[in-house]
Amino acid sequence: RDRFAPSPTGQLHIGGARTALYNWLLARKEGGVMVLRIEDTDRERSTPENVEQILDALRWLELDWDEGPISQAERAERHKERLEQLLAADKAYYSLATSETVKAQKQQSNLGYRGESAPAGAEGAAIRLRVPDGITVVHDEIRGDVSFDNTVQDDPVIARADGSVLYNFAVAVDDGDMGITHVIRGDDHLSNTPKQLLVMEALGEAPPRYAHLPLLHGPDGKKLSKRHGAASVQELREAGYLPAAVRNYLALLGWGTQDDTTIMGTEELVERFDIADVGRASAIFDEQKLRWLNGRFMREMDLDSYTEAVARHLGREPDERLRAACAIAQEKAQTLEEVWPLIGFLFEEPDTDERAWKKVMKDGALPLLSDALEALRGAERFEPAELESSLGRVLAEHDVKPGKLYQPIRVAITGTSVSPGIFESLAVLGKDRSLQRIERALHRLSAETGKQTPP
RNA sequence: GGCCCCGUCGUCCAAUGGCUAGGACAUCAGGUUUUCAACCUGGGAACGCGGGUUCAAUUCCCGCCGGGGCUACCA
Repeated sequence: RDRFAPSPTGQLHIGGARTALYNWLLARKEGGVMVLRIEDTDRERSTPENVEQILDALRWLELDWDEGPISQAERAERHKERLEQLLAADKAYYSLATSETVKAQKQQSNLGYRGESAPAGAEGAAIRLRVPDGITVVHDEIRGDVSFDNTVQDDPVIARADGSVLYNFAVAVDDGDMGITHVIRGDDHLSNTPKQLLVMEALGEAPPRYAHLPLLHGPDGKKLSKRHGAASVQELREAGYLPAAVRNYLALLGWGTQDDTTIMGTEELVERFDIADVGRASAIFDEQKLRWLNGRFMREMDLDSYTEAVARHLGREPDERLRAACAIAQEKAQTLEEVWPLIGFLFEEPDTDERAWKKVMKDGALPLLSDALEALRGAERFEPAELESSLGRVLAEHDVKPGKLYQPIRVAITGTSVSPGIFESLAVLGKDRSLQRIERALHRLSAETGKQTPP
């Protein structure tokens, strides 16, 4: 039902994703279906692989569209037909003018180029549309009416000398034939719109409704690109963001509710979104806010979905062990990418972060750790509550702050000073492996402090 | 150069012809805490500039400045 044209680079630009989302939300709201137009399909930068990548990114975002790609070749007959129609009605003409001629003429008058008609089929003749005098008004759902003076508009080339048609002609014909009702796209197409409108007018076709979205910029105010960090949906996926969070964030980038609601599920977005409420100013993509939003979505997931999402991101099986690990890490991570550093120690022997070791394993750590080992050895049930009371007693005996005891244990079993809760970590790691790692740390510690190896 | 679009805290989004311009992210201070997060409390922070209309303008009009887009026999 709607239509958008992503840049065919293989990566789905975040701006393109937002355009797609707005199209999709509108289609969902009005019971229609989104139609994607991916231009330039038979050129180098838009190989079948690149197109597939874009579709894949859209699938990840959980947006759906009307199936069935139609190639330019399949449309060629129809385009030719419409071209003939315009030629016959003298609304278009063969033109020998080159871009130099056009430029030269414009230098003098500053008005739109109007060419001379060449004989049909003349060598090297392109086809131009005759632009009538008057004003072409784009009724934009977001910007209101935007007027363009036809007299400064060149007669646009609508077909090359070899007979192939140009974008502004092709979309006008296709939109009409496909019954496209809404065209939602980037601002950069606003000045193309009068050309398309002129073609439709000449064809006697009723125009769709238009909405032009402001462009997205990077933190420096320049057009969003790779050097600003993540600039594509694929990069967002790799960085461990959730589709629902990305949808929520993207929806808010250019649009907001009157009551300042920030967190919204997809159904709520569909219900509340209105294309007419979209802002007119360009927005800057801010990954920090996305991170925050993503964290909120991560924490609100139920454990099964969470485990599944983590498993998919890690390429592991969502087994019991991973589930247990997720249970203790869910509160901590903002993105899926951050989960593994928190739970990796449960699956493999951790490398010791030397800075953390140095910071934590200093004077006094040895006797504490050694007593902790004994306490843990004596623990009947290796569960958080019991571990807390056993270690609590060690704490009381030594009369030190909790951190003095827990940080060395943490470094001993996880290799780092940042981890899920210490009791939960010990419990999930299990008694054998916990004791083993603490023993190993004690050996190293005593060797370093030059004291005796504890029993 | 020509045509077009845009201009509210650092960022995103609201509101309003008139009381202290609101929320979120970020930031700062404090609290909580076994680390890191999370969480709680509080603070600072914006209507680009100049005219005009009006009793009153951030809001309406004009100019300027600033940012962006288009200006192909590309899409």
